Amino acid sequence: MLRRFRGESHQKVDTKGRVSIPAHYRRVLDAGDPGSDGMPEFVIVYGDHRRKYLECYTMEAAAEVDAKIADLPRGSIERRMLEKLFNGQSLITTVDNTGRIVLPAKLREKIEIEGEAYFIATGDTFQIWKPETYDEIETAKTEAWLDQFDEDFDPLMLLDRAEEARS
Amino acid sequence: MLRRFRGESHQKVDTKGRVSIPAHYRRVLDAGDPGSDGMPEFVIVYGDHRRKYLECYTMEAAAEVDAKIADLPRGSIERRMLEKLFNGQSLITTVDNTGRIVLPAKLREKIEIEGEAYFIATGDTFQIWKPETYDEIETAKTEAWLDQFDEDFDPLMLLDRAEEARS
DNA sequence: TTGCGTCCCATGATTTCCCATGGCACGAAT
DNA sequence: ATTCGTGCCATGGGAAATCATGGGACGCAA
Repeated sequence: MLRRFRGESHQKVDTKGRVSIPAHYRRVLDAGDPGSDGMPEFVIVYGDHRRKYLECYTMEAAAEVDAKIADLPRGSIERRMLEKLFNGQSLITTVDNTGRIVLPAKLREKIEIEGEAYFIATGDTFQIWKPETYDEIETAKTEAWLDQFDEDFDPLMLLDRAEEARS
Repeated sequence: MLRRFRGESHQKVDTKGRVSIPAHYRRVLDAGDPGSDGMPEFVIVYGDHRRKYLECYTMEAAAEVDAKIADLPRGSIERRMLEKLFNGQSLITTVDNTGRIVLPAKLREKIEIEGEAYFIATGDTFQIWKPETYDEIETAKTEAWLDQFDEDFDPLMLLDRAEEARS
């Protein structure tokens, strides 16, 4: 059974770009890169210039996406675009034995991080944001979305609704 | 499981045509040419006159393509064309012990490179472009493609969509 | 000779690795 | 409950290794 990322947290980013990966995520990364013996690798997708956060995949999750991309017709626009995005605009990194990774300067600039990073789990991936950006963009978006429902609406209701539609 | 190229980068091309292969790609090239002891060979396909970039294959990946070509009926037009393109319009090169290759003058002229080269991974191969060409051709294409979607559309969404359609 | 290609060496800038510290949590002992 | 130990965790600093890149010497070919 697949382990999932959970929780959110703030971590310091030092002048070398080093960031501690929340211990809890590390277990999931470990499980998603068998045989890495405590220093798992994982994939960071940073995407095009519009994307203001980093999306992190376990090796397993990345391989799964790669396989799906490889299923698309060779030469199709979709495949080319996805390869560019997922293979080109991404990088592989390793969690060192103190539990940290290095965010290259290029990535820090891209998402405008300095000093602190915000981690949030999103199921089988997790994201890294500049704390301020997350507050401005994502929180607003979530609230706007929730506002379309009743005061006491429970989003989990959507689960059953989607299930019904499928059957 | 096959290691895949990831990431993009800009490298200097000196007057002799020497270019550093990004360190990370070198590891994949190494893995794709067992027993080369740190100076792996790989295949550069430059293709016909219209192609404005170089496509690079590990020895393994090239062998795989060769095998597929060899499966085509001998003498068929498809096979002849593919042989010409993939075997003829390509060359083999070696990464030297400082991590560089030499792009022959002919290739530099073909893709109009001078001074700087842009490398981008595309899964089991990587490409070399003149930076300006890449910006003009590929970036424009990407933006046009992305524009058909919502502001916050995630292209990876297409993967699941394609999968559903298939089943 | 005038290039172009190959090999060897040099160097500054990153990037990685190794070791050290202080904090917080939890359980055991007082 | 208060104190003390043990262990993981987040974070810092400096040493060491790797990387990208430049220059010179030598040989071959037109």
